[in-house]
Amino acid sequence: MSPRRSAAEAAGTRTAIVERAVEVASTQGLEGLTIGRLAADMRMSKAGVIGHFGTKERLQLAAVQAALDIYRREVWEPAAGAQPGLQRLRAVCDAWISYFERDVFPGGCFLTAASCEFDDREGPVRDLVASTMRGWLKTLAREVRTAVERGELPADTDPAQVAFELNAIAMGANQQIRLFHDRDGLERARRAMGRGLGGDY
Amino acid sequence: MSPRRSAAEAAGTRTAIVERAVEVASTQGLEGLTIGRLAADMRMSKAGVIGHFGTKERLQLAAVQAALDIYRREVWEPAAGAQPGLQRLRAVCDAWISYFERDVFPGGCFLTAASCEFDDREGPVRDLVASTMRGWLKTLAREVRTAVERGELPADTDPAQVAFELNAIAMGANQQIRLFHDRDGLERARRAMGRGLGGDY
DNA sequence: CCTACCGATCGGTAGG
DNA sequence: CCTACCGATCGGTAGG
Repeated sequence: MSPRRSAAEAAGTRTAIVERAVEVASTQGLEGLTIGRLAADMRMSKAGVIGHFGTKERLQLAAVQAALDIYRREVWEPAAGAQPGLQRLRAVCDAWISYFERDVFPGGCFLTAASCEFDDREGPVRDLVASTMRGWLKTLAREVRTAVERGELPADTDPAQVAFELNAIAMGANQQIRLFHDRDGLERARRAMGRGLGGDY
Repeated sequence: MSPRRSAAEAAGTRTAIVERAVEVASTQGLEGLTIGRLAADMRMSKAGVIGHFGTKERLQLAAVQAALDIYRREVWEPAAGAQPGLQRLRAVCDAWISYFERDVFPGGCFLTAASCEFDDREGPVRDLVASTMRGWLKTLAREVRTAVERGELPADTDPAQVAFELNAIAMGANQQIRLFHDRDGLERARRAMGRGLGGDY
């Protein structure tokens, strides 16, 4: 029925598979993601799906990478144009809240879910999730440092501490929304983030 | 080889199975928990294991209940004797940090993991996890309210907001420890909780 | 990209 | 509490 495709067509198919994989994994987890189910969703054979990746682990890695791209586009880029320091930090928080508000992933924050799922394992998936999360915390801390240097935050502010707190609040908001279906968690997160960024947020 | 046991022996076996199930689920997740693996760990047959519960779902529910008991014993009870209000709140936070410090569950906070795993599903397991989490947040909020009434926290303090923030910080600490193997997360959490409880913590 | 197949494991049951 | 078994599904491969 479906003959071999051109390289361009194959790349498009691969992209479509990864997109679906991200959606499924955000609700079912990266292990709950199965090749058989993905094949059914894509109306392909299992061999057709796995042929693009080789192993399930490489499919999982591709899904994490794709989720990271979405994260960058939805949370970082909307704030990238703001002035470095406190203004950009506030823009990031706004984009972050908005990202939760718009349910960018059908199953909530992909990275939080992947972190919880893989935090006790070993291997490349865990390593990628950890380094991605670490990179995000460093990005936040760098922005806090800039804000301190600019005199926008108190001189004794600990950038890594603020980054930790902002990220924890985001995880808390994700839980309120997903586990309790409580959208008020967004307003709670906004207030909590504001307290961490000088109170006049 | 192993004949039928007395009711007391059967209850002991069941307790031992649930204990092991909690350990496995804290690292592998409640779905990653399989009857076959549990049977091998217990040196029993699969039928012997599942006979105590009927279905995997009821085994999962038993594991969540058992985890809740551990939570109560490790985090709540050490603080229950403290004076209601800010003192008890601080005692709870100390016990909470200590619970992370001592790695009470081999795979980190059971409830955080269960929340991430089931927050997009439906059914009794999700409902039990959600109501347990809700109960914990209410317990925290009640204590904050008492502290406000006693004049130990500012009158305009929002108890539910403080409960949300304390819980979010705990999730952040859990991530630092499990995903990054960074024990400094405990000190970060201590400082962050202190800021939420009046700064002079 | 397909069909056809592999061994392993899943949750669960029958019957003792 | 066991043995023996069920159908379903898992990740993955061979060969085209």
